[in-house]
Amino acid sequence: MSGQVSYSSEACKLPIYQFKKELVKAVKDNIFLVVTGETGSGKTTQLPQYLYHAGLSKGGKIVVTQPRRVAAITVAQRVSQEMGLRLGDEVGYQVRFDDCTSKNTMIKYVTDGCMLREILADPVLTQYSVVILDEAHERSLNTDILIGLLKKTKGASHGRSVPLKVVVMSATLETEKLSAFLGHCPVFSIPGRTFPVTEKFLNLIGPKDTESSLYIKEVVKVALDVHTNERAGDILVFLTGQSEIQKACDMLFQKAEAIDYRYDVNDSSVEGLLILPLYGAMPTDQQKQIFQPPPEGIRKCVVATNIAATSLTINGIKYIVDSGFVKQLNHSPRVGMDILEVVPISKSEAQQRAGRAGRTSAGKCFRIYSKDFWEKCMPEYTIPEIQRTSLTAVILTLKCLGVHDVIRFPYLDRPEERLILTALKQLYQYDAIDRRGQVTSLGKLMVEFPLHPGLTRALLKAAALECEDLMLPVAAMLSVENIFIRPGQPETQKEAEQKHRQIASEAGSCNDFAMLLNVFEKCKASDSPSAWCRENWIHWRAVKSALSVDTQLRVILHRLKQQGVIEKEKWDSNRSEVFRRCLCLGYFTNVARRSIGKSFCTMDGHGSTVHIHPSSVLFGMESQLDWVIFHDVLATSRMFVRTVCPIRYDWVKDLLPKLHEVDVYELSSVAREEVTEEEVAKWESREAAKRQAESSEDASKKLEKRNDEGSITEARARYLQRKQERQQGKKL
DNA sequence: GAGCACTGC
Repeated sequence: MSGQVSYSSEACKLPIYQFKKELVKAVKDNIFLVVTGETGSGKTTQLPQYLYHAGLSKGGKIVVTQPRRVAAITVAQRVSQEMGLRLGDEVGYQVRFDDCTSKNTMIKYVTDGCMLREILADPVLTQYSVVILDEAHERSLNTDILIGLLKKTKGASHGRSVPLKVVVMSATLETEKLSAFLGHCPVFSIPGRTFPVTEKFLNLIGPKDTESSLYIKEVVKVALDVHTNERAGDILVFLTGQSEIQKACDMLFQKAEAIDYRYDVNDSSVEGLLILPLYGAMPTDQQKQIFQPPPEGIRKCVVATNIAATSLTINGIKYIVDSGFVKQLNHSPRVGMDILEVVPISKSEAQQRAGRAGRTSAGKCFRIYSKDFWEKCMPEYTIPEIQRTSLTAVILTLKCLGVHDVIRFPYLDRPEERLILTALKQLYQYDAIDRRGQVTSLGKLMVEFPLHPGLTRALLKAAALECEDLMLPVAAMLSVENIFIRPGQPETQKEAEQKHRQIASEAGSCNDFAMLLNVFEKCKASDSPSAWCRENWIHWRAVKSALSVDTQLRVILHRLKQQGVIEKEKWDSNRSEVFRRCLCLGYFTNVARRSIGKSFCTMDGHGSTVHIHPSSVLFGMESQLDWVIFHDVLATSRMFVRTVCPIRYDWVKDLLPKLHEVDVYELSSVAREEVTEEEVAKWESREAAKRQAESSEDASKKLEKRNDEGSITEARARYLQRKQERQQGKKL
């Protein structure tokens, strides 16, 4: 069969082509195989074709996973085109909201998240013969879990006629480790086809210079230096976020002016230099401009976040200016929360950034930091996601896949036990697992939803109480990117704030969750949702994806309802109160109580001090509040909680003891299946004692009246009035 | 009275 297949001349020129026979043989001979090759080797597009033509798809499809949706889609497009086939026929892709496959599909590109969902539905992966995990070096949470799961099944699951073949593809980094992990399987290396990149340390930043204003200044200087001194070729500058990028772009204009460049507002260019910001939250039409080649004789300078490191490839980049920093979400065990912070990048990440200059020709990478900074501040590798994020959802997935002992699961890099225990504790608190660590019937329902387990918990309760129409949009809005536009200009900023306040005041009740619901509903009901968003300073793209998520959640919920697994309940209170009480079930781990002044104290055992973020509709009303729940935390000048809702102590009173009744030691034995009846009895008596202590506490009584709905609305009205008066006072 | 990197189901 393979003899008759012809490949295009372009495909034959790819470095991988000369290894075709050996690669096919290696896959045939082994259950596990590691394939390494730099960008441009052709491994992602060619290997699946080789296997297909060699008849390996006879026993089932060949599936290739990608960490990103765009990658899955564009690669599938390219491969179907190369093979002269219609996309969705023999070659297809599947990502969330978009399944472009058919019965004929033999080569399927999917996101790693989709693959995990498929394993959940069919753990033996009956319809596949080969699974290829691509971009394994990126160490995405889902890919890491997939590697562990596939190692565990070892290809030889029952219910399969032939064992499943597993190929793990990675850049040259850490392939020994991958091979060792997969039972010292063979490693197949394919040379890449990239160009050399000269790397220079400019010594402008030392180990102590972590002020953002410092490194912004330096990258700007370097970018202008490159522009004046280096030959033609575009520049890519790496910074950490939107505001830094805006500052740097402004400075580029100003500096350019100072050294006698022409500054043209209309085309955002100084003489010969086109300055383009690039970050994820930017409108898509503005992003498109980035990919167009600059006009003749003009040099492009893209100032970007890490989005340009993997997600987007810009052609023509010859120079990199690397700040050495990145914004990263890290879990802080000390406060028990996730914190978004600016940290030095790893050495491997720096190499990745440099590599962006060598895609089309030889390039140069200018690192503003010193060799000292490199040695002292930058770790060898980026800590994989699995070791620094909440594992709650992942652990539930594993448990549902029958991986009971989640501590001894074969992790490529084992997360700290503490992180796993925190996840178990949360799942226990959500009633997703029982004391023995077994998945409950509720947990089995929860795993169906593509949401954080806490939010799912709230949603399922809302469904039982028949007020899911309130919770579904909120869950959807909370699981998409930022909804509210915050313009840089002070004038427009005020206007945006005004619009947002207006929407908040029209919401049924005064909290940030209700405001999200109101945005969703107002937007959906308007004649032109996109125009409505523009007028109200709302990201239409985000609301649009929330609409899709809402639909997806409705479909899942509908299915579960038809199965009759959601038991109806009735609470004796109004809809708004039912809604907030449902939220409590999902967020009682995020409860805070007001302490001194405007500060709040978290009740999760860490007792951290937090403040309400100024973007919250409850900001400025702290004195009227006592107990609140919140969606997330932002650690900047202070620890801020965002998306906040006032609650009554009554609603969480019975839930709070659950936060303390399981200690780490106990859960670790739960996790290890070593729990005895005796231990269970011990917990129960201790729990009873704690409950008693809790109920004797009388602090709650006087608080309840204050947090009632009407009083908050009134208080808010008073606050806004005072504020308006103050502003008018200033003007006079 | 602050200002949110990037993915994914």
